[in-house]
Amino acid sequence: MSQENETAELKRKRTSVYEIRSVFDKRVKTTNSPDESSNKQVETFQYWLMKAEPNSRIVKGKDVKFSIDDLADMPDGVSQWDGVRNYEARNIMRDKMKVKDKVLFYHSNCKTPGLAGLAEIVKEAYPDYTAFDESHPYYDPKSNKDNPRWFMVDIKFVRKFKRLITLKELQAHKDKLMDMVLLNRGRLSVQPVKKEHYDFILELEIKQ
DNA sequence: GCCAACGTTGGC
DNA sequence: GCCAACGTTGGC
Repeated sequence: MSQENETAELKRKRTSVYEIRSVFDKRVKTTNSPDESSNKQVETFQYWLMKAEPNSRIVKGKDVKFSIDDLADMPDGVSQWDGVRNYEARNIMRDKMKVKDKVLFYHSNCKTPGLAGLAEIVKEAYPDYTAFDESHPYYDPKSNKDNPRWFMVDIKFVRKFKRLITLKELQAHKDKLMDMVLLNRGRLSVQPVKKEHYDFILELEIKQ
């Protein structure tokens, strides 16, 4: 790697860490065994929330609808997550998401917005080629194969929630979820989720 | 590098 | 369909 590239690389990493450091769980944890000599560093996964629109909406002639059921219907339940054109969301996908990380699948821009199910990361970041295609709704002339601007990951369907956990309900639990990104940064479509929030939401699912 | 104008997101 | 919030663009 050239000196110049290395500097750019370091700068990029620093920026992305700064952006979301405050809501991160540690990826590597040390096991706490009685015999300290057998403590091990174990890799843990992280939690994310990704938004999709479950209703049909035509953008430049293409339907951008994608619901949890649509994900389940994909071959092996796997889909690329293309079309993200926001830098912060991109940085998370490109720099932070790892295979096995858990994803809360959120339905937005619909009658009852809320969390619809679970997915997980099965492929780490690679260039979003839909940005190269002039006829595609998410075409970006500033992105190209030699210097891709946008990235995507692949996610795999895990399960649908037993019921939709509505935004309204999450808002009603702001004692617990006050600093959840969803409730504070309405427009970020790919966002980190704290483990404590993730766990709380899974409990909410089976309550009431 | 500021900031007004503009475009998009997404709840309602 | 409205529109507030907010992210991006581009003139200066």
